[in-house]
Amino acid sequence: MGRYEEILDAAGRLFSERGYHATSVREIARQLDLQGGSLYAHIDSKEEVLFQIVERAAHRFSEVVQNLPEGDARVRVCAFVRGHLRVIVEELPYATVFFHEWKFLSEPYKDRVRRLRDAYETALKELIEEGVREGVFRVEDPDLAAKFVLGALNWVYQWYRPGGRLGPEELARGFCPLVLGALGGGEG
Amino acid sequence: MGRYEEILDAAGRLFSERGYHATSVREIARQLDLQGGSLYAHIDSKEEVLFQIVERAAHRFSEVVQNLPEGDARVRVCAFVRGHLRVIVEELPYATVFFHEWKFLSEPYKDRVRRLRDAYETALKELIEEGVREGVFRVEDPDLAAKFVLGALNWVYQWYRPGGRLGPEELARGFCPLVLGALGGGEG
Amino acid sequence: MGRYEEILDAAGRLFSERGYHATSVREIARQLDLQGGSLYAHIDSKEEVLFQIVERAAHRFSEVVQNLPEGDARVRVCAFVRGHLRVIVEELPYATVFFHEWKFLSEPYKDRVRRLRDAYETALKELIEEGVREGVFRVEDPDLAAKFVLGALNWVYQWYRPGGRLGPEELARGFCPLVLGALGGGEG
Amino acid sequence: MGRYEEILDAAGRLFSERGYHATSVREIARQLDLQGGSLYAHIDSKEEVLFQIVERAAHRFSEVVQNLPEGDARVRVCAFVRGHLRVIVEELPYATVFFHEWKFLSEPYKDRVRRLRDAYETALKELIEEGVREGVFRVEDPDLAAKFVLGALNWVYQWYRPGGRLGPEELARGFCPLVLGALGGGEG
DNA sequence: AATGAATGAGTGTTCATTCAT
DNA sequence: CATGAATGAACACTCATTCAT
Repeated sequence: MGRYEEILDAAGRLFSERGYHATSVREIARQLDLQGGSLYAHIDSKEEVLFQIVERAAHRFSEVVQNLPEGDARVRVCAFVRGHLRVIVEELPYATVFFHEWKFLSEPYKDRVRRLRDAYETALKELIEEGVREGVFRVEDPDLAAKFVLGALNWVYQWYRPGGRLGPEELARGFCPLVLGALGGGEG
Repeated sequence: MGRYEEILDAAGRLFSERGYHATSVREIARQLDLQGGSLYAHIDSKEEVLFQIVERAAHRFSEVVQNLPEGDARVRVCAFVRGHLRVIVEELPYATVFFHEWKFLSEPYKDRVRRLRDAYETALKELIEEGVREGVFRVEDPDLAAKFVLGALNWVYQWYRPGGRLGPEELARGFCPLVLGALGGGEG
Repeated sequence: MGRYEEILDAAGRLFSERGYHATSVREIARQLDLQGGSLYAHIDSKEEVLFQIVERAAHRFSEVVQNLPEGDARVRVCAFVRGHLRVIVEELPYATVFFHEWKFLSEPYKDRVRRLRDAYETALKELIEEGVREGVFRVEDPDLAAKFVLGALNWVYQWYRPGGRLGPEELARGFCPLVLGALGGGEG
Repeated sequence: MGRYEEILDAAGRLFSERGYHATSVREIARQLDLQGGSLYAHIDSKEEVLFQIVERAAHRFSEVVQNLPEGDARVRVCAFVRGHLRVIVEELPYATVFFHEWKFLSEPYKDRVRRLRDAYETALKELIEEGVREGVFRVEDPDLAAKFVLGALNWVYQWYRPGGRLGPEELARGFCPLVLGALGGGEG
């Protein structure tokens, strides 16, 4: 792992624990046994670090939606749930920063992130609409349903801690039927 | 509305938009046409303001769970959903701060908030367990289901804006079947 | 005791314990169960309070030198020692402020205090010179001797606490021979 | 002289002239042509600066008592007087701060200083007791006598200014007989 | 007399960032 | 690459003082 990635990782951990504004550049540096100013040989600004973390998390999430298997909508939604949760669990700090701190990006960046998020939500909504067309889901408002499901999944970063009661696999196995049930595709 | 409530409201709006650490005391004061230091005739510290906001939001949420109607678990869960969403929608800034910024409270306060949150989640879990015992819900892991539902509901603060496509009533009407479906009590 | 004297007393106690600059007007007010601003119905400024305290202490000291008994220089010096120590002991807070905080007065006041101190020291020096002329003291540099004696006496405020090992009377009885010895008039 | 010592010196001068609380960090910085915040690259807090000054003064004084010559108690007391006065005169700002401002240290530090002062006073008291045992001093209350002598010496910081009527050597020559006289060891 | 709210300047301290070495 | 010193703006908070009530 290069120096740059080390910086992103240290910053990701700190941003996720204390928030972007409550984390000083010096603290990030100290994690790498550097002086505060020394980071600037590697980065241009604190905001760049935030943006890179958010971007990388966004990229991991977008892979989920790009690699869904063929199959009926129930299979595809479950794969989405599993993939989405895997990103959250495997990249807990990055995902936390992605959900919490993207607002602090300034405008050229913030809008870019907003569009990525919207596209992701839209992909889920379309997945749900497919299921409705296929007759396996019964959903009145697919947009609302997509927000509902994403909320349920995203909230996981609030309480999931590695080494807890549920491993990542059990988590996905537990969530899949809940999601399918919500979409009216529970059994049939 | 007394001066103190005005302060909490202005602070709540700013904290919810920019976050606690990115909001300066001077900015809160400016909203009330005051000098920065003048706030301290009314408050003891910035943290006190955060705590009061969080506490009041917590209180609003706890009322929801205390005023559930009699009836079968489906009715009660739907009332919970409706009540919970109403607090989020009516107190959007306070609720946002409650979800996002409580972590920045220092220890005597933070723990108190944590316990309120846990109690609230437990109440929902027990509601779900009731439904399972009554035979109206089919849920494998009530704890996980409670976290799932709460996540789906709480996430609303991320996208809900007054004057948007859905009013608070439609929001609740849309969410209720999604929640019941997730809990396996969709149509029985 | 009028309100004004209550204020001086409370301020004297606080100034002597924490120093002038470390004592806020609000703290003085709180001792009298008042709000900070309410003091200004009685005083013009914080500095006025300091000046009054210093002035009153100076007045008490100047009485000592004005009321010396007739007699030989040894008797008069001992009366000076006794009187000076009595002021320190009886007015410990005022005396402490007089020694410590007069420097913080601004110029019209500060110079006035300086002159009072100088006059007081000069009086002691002349007392010593009398004794030399009378042949009861043997002192090379009466000015230095006066400073020596005053220092020894004044320092008492640093360690004297009411209720300690020595009462005010024993203190004077202990100091008198030390002073006379220093002036070469110990036993004759 | 390193930057840190420059800071202590500038602070020592200002603290001694205006007092600790009336000296702002910005003023100390200005003496070194720095911005206020820049000091914090060198120090942790304003209080640390005060503590270092007090500690260094205390160290200089303690050397006096450790380096007394052999000889009878009169010789030793005079060496003490000479050494003590030399520290005051040579380190006038530090000594002034040591006498005046140590009270503003907060508790872990303050107690440490208190103990150093007490130990120093005890050393002088024991010196006086030696002299009594040797028969060269006649003193009723050695503890009081030690306080008397220390007060007389310490007070020098109140009026001594370099370039005044008396140089440091004459000062010591003038004080020695006064001290010996006070202790009843004047001539014999 | 006293209050309570307000001011405007100031406090010690932290911050992201720069730069000569 | 990294340091250590520096900047200048900002921070939360305190202060002596004012003033309408």
